[in-house]
Amino acid sequence: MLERPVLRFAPSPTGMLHIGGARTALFNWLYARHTGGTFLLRIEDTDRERSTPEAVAAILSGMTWMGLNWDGDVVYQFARAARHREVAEKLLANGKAYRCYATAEELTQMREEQKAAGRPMRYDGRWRDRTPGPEQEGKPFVVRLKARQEGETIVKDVVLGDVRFENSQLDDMVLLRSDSTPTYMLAVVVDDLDMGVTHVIRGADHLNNAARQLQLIEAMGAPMPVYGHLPLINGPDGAKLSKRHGALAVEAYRDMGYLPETMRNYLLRLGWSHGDDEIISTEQAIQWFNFESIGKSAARMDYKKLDNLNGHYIRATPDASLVAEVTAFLSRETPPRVLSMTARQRLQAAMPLLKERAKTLVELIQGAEFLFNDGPRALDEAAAKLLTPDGRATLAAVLPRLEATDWRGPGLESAVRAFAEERGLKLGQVAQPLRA
RNA sequence: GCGCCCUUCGUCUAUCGGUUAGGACUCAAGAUUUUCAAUCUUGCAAGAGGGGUUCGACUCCCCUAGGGCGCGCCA
Repeated sequence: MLERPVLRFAPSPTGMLHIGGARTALFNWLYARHTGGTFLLRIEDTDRERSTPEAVAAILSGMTWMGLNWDGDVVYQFARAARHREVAEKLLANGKAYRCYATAEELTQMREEQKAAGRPMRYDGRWRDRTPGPEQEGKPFVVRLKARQEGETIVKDVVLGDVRFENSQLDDMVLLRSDSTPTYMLAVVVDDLDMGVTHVIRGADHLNNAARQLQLIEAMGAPMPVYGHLPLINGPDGAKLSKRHGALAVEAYRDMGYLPETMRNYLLRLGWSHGDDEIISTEQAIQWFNFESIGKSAARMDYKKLDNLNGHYIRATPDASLVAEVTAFLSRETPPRVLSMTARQRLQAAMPLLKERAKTLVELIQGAEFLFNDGPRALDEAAAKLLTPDGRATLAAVLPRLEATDWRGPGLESAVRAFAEERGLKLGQVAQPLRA
C-alpha cells in the first residue's frame, strides 16, 4: 500500500441524516478503519439558502449515534470559499475557464428550445470562445470550465467498473456564480484535493458528476482520486426514498427502538455481502469490508428483516446495558419519564425474560410497563375475552395458592400445575385466565 | 428527449462458464410435554424477454423491456 487512504463523508446540511446518507458514511468509515486510513467529515454548506444549523447538529448527532466517529475537525465548506475562488481565478488566468455573460433567463429559454426541438439540454458554449466586448462592461458573469470537448472521460469506479462518457456529452459547468461564490462542483473538487482525499465513495446519484469533476481535476492538473458509487436505497415498495416514504432520519430509527449495531449490520448487508454471513459484528465488518463485494443494484428497505436483526442484537446485549438503554430511551420521551430505583431494579431482574420477546426497545418497554407502576392494569381486548365467568372462578380458586408461593423461580409453575391436576383441569384452562 | 447505471426466490443476497442455483428475512407446518417469545426441523419460492459466443451459460457480447440517476448560477 502506497499511502494511507483518506476517506470522507460530505453531506449537505439541508435536512436530516437519512438512511442513504448513513450507509454512505458507514461504508466510508468501514473502509477507513479497515485500512487504518483517515475518515473525515465535511459539511457542504455552500447553499446558504437551504443550509441550517439544526441540520448540521442532526448530522453530527446521527453520526455519533451510529457510532461513526470521524477523524480531526469537521470541515465546513462555506468557510473555504476564498480558496475555491482562488482556484477558479487561476483557471481563468490559464485559459482553462472563461467568463459567461449569459443570463439565467437566456439559459432557461435555451433549454426550453432544446427540449422542444428534442435535442439534449446542455449549455451550448455561447461564450466559450467569445471575448467580452465593451457592452459586457460591468455586467454580471459566471465562470465556466473550458472543458475538453473531444475524446472521452473515464470514471474508474471501484464498484461499477469503468464508466465512459463522451466529452461531447458534457457541457461547460459553472465554477463561480455571478455573485462570485463557488459552486458545489468546484468546492468538492478543491476540498477533496486540499484534504488529501484518496477515495471518493458516495451515492450513485453522483456518478454523472464524477465525469465532470474529473474534467475539472484534469484542468487543475491535480491527482485523480479513486471513485466508488454506491447503489441507492429504495423504499419497501421499490420506489425512490422520499421524505414521506421511508427516508427517515437515523434518529427516527433510534426512536423506533433500533440499536446502532443493528443499523450498522443491516445497512452493511444492504448492498454488501460476505458469502452467506448475515450477523456481522462491527469488528468483523471492519476486518472484512472491501469494495469488491459491493453490489451494483439498488436495494429496498425491509423492516421485517430489520426487526429480526434488532431482536438478535437485543438478546445479545447484556441486561445492565439494556436497562441503561431503556432508561435513556424513556428520558427522550415527551414528557420524559424517569424510572424510580425500584422500577430499575425490577427491570434489571426481569430483563432476561423481557429481552427474549422484544424486537425493538419500544416493544421491550411495552412488555415492561407493568414493572414501572403499581396497581391494577387495564385489560386489553384479547385478555378480556379470556376472562370468562369460569375463568374468573378458577382464578379466585388459585389465588390462595399463588399467595403462598415464592414468585421467583420455578415454584410458580409447579403450583399452578398442581392446582390444575387436583381440579382435573387442563393446564391451559388455568394458565390462560391467569395470563389475562 | 439525450447521457449514464442497474436487472437471481416477495425482500436482502451467494454463484466469479460446468451446482439438485445456496443462505437469510417473510410466510406455512411441526417440535420444544400451557401461552407469547426464543430455539430447532421441514416446506413454499428465483436467473425480465429475445438473439448470439461456447462442447456447455445465471455467469461473456448485442438488442428489447422494466427500474433508477443525471441533464441548475442546488448539493
